[in-house]
Amino acid sequence: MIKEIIHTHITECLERLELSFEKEFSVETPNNTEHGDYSTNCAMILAKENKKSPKALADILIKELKKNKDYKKVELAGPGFINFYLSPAFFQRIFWDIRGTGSSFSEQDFGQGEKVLLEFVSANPTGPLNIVNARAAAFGDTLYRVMKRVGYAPTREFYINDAGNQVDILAESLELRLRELQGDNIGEFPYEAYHGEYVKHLAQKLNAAEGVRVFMMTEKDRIEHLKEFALNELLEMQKTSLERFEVVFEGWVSEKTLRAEGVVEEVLSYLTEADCTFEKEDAIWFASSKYGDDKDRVLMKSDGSITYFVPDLAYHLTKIQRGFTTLIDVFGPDHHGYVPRIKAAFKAMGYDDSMLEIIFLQQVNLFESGERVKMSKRAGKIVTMDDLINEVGKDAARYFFIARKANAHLNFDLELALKQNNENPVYYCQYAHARICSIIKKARKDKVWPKSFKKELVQKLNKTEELAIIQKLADLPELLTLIAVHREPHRLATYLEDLSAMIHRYYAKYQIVSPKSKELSQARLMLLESTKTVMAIVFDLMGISAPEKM
RNA sequence: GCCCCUGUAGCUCAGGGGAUAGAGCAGCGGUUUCCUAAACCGUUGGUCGGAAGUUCGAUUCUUCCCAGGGGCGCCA
Repeated sequence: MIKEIIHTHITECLERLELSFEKEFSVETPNNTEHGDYSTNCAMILAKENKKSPKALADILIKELKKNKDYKKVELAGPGFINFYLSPAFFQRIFWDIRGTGSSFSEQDFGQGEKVLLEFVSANPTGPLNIVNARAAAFGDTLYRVMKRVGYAPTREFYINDAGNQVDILAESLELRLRELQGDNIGEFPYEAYHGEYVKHLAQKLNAAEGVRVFMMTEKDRIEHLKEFALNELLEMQKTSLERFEVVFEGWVSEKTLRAEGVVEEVLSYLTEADCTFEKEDAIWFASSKYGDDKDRVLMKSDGSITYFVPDLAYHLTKIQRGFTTLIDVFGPDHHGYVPRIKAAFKAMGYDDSMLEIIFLQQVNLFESGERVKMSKRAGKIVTMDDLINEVGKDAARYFFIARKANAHLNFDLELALKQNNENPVYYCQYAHARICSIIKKARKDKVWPKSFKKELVQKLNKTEELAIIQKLADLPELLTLIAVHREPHRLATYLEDLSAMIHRYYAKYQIVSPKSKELSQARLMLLESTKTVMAIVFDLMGISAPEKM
């Protein structure tokens, strides 16, 4: 918000001086404090179009800028930077504005209600959710929360692949385990089947409930029955895991339902109309290579069944039909080869493929005692999302997932996530919040806490640390729009760590609740109370609890 | 072979067309009659993987190369 204010002011000055400003210039916070609170490159950027040297332009501009008393100092530096030093009064005024908005601070209309569909996790309902699913859940949910706060109209959806080949294999796996329980010799468990322990648990549950009755059905009925049972159970299991992770979806879209609604035929006919399908070797193909894919893709296999691609494409079409104008898919690292084909289909059917945006999460490696935890899906040896939540807790898990850039591999140190000291950023940040709460409690006890804070108190906030905290608080709205635009929730973690460090340092250096000066104490309490509100906002965006006490 | 991601301090990672590249941890040395020491302060540590190019200016953008990870099914 401060950058905007300065930017607007510079533009006003340029107008008054009848200078040209076609090219875009920026207002930034310099990484060196000796370069002011804010700086702009506008004199360098606009020099050419005004036929002046950067320094000459800066000189003229600075003279005009200086008329504003919000600046303590405006100076020319380096090759033509203009550095701004803001007056305490300016920060104090900003702070009072922030206080006025309370817990709705940083809510904006930036997204202008654009309908955005966020699809994430979308795991196969053939087993428990894994670590990458957990990462996707944390990432997608936090992106959702941020986008919502800055004025988009986002929706979270989970696509359930409850039809197709993998589900058949699941049913077969369950049948084998069931027969095993009933004493049949099933021989060696097939390589392709699901080896996880959870299949045995499902078999036990079904055996207890229905026993041999399952095998009195016709084979066709039995397979359907086993599928339905397994899918329901596993989906419930996944939903429970997500609930524990505090991730909620507005929509659960079933592939089976989509197929029943006939959208598959619809998609096939669209593609046929677009004249980009052909028959080869008894299969029906999509000529995706005409639209940028590196090879053509099968739509209908030679056995008459369709590939995963078709209903998934149909699902994407329903997103468009429901009025979403931005479709964001969060994928695991193993799906990037899938993108050209779905984008090709968008183009073939006459849709703008740029509305579909795919974010790839890279893999997660777990480390314990410095050793990588080896997992094998085939052998059913995986660390599940539930294991992780049990082990390190929801807060730490979400934090570590969000803190890392999406497109970077994530080394998850289980021991670090468990540590309750300054090595662990989660506790570092939560402790800063708890600390503020405890100070406030003390102030109430000591009767220093006022019924309401008077505006004049802001003038007492003039220490470097206090102004820096105010500046940090003021950064939040802009940060959130950046996160929303660039889909980079990891920046929340950096922000939170910075703010927490400022609070810990401030606490160590100054006594907040001091009997010597009630007014000064109240001014500082007011600052901390607002910081607490901002921290709570950020914690909430990350889906992490903001403890009052630790 | 082709495609995607990554390469910044001993470790885990931020940052980003500009002015002296940051944090945490680890290492070393300190801080508690006082609101939680789950904290704070000081200090050591870098040819930003390599080479060219674009630019007034590149660690940031482009290309190539090297290294690590992942993906290349009529699986999903």
